[in-house]
Amino acid sequence: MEGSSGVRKGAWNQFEDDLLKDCANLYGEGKWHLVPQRAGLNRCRKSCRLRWLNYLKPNIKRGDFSEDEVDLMIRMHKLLGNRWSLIAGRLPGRTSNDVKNYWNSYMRRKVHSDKKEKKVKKQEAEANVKPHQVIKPVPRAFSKPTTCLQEKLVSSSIVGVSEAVGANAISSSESENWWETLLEDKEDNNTCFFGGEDGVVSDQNLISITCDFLTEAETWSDLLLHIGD
DNA sequence: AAAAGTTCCAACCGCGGAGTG
DNA sequence: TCACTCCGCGGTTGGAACTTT
Repeated sequence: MEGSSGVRKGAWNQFEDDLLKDCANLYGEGKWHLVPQRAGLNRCRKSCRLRWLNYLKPNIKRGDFSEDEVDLMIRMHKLLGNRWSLIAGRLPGRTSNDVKNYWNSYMRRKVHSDKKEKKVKKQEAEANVKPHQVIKPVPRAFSKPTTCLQEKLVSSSIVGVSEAVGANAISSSESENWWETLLEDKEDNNTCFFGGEDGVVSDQNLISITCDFLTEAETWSDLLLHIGD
């Protein structure tokens, strides 16, 4: 297991690990070009550094990623892209290699499951196709008339018509209006949309809002594009 | 039980940036 | 300014472990 330059390659054994640990304890981290000589290892400096950072370094967390860690990783990846070292920096005990490996297998799983899902949907769609099905356009109607419309409708005989059309439109369960949800948010959180309890937008709120937007945007540049729209 | 396929993870490789003479 | 060295990063690979057929 030796490369053309005479240095050992491949998997590390316990003896090599011990030598590297001793060296790191004695001289500290860094000066990697000196490490093979100091530790008495027949390995290149890069290999030593990698072994230390990804495996031997104290406080390295092993085992599965928690839900919180995965959630944070996804958010950070949306923000930063494949900046594994930066993402790992936000996940205590995790190395960039761990994060990268996890992400790659996570994405592979995701792509795989997406393909499966699409295939199933396609099959379902094909099974549901009926020959010569004619789809007629349906007139759209307000699920709930606006205040000004309501006034007009109440004072005229159009009410009956609107009810008839309404029955053909969105069901009552779907007719929840966005502003109603907005007010519910206010009640639930005891905060005003965009603002704090007093309705004033603090820096803290702004950061929180920005982060929420960024989870929807792919990258910072996407956010800028949205702003520009 | 065994072959084939898949997943996971440690390690390698090449590139670019920072520092230095 | 240029050339060189060192370091750190991200992409890729190899093979062990595990799962499926």
